[in-house]
Amino acid sequence: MRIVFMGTPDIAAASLKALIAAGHDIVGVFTQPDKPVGRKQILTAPPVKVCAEENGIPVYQPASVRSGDALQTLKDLAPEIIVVVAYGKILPNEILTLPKYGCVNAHASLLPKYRGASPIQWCIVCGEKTTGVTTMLMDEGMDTGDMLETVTVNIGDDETSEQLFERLTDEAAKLVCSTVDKLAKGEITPVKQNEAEATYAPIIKKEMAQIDFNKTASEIHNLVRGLYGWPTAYFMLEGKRVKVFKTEVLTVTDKAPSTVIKSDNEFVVACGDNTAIKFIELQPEGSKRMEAKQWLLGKKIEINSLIK
RNA sequence: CGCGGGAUGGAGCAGUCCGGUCAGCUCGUCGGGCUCAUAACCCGAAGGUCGGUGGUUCAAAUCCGCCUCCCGCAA
Repeated sequence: MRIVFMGTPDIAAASLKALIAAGHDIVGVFTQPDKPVGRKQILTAPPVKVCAEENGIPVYQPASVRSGDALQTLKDLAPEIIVVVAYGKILPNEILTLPKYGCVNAHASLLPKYRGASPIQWCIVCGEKTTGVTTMLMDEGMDTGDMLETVTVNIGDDETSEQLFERLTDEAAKLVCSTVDKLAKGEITPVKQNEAEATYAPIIKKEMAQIDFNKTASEIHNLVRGLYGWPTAYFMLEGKRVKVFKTEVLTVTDKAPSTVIKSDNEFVVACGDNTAIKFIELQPEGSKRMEAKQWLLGKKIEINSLIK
């Protein structure tokens, strides 16, 4: 199959690799422009670009796909199908209708739930037990196209978004290949999404990362897991940010939310609804990531003091 | 030159502003004791040229210069 691939992060690169391995003719790759990354602000190529270059595939990084240049480039490439995975841009109708088989998109959720930019993180933040990957025939809406294939995966109680990302990355790669093959053979009947069941997973903002101890321990646990990697949940102590990597939900307490219940060899804080949370792995600002137990050896915190 | 924190026995920290028993704390490790037993408790021990390198000084973890590495913010 003559394919144009559009995508940007790791999850997309894996699908691109899978398509290449499956023997498809990837005639061009569209990805976001290089961006400055890290403390040194080094201009870095997105994973999809790296993968494409390694395989000698032409890479296009237009600031906008709505420009005449981008559209003309696409026409010249004459793809039979365009595969889109986490590209980060909305495609206009002229592009959607260009390929014979249309534009296929893989989305990391069980549509119509969690449409939008950050489905993986939101699934965990919301405490979902299952999620998955859905392929669809794109239309002009945000993840509103008719569904093609779905794969479901269970979410572990302590699974982090980073771990789930890895698993869904693999699932997406497999599903994309499957969908492309079946589509070519005419073996799939697109199914409309049930609009009444649609929910949205807006882009993650770092403002959400501060822990609110009025929430229940489970909600905080989910926030920690869901924002693992970036932006990472945190609380403030003495004006310093303390990132949280691992927590455990404990049984009830009668202390008011934010109250430090234990701070000797374990760090436990009361949460909303009479629950409590144990912090297991932390990273104080300016320091390395460590076990809460280690942190407490050098950091004395008063029992019954309040955490902001 | 974006802003900022840090480098002290195996771990996490204090001490650095106001140079001179300051090499300390909480753990860990090893030996011994207590105990039915223990990750609990008691006694004892080993282990650090205080990131590196020049300099100031009678004397520097502590003051000054340069270097290396780690991290938070920002993007």
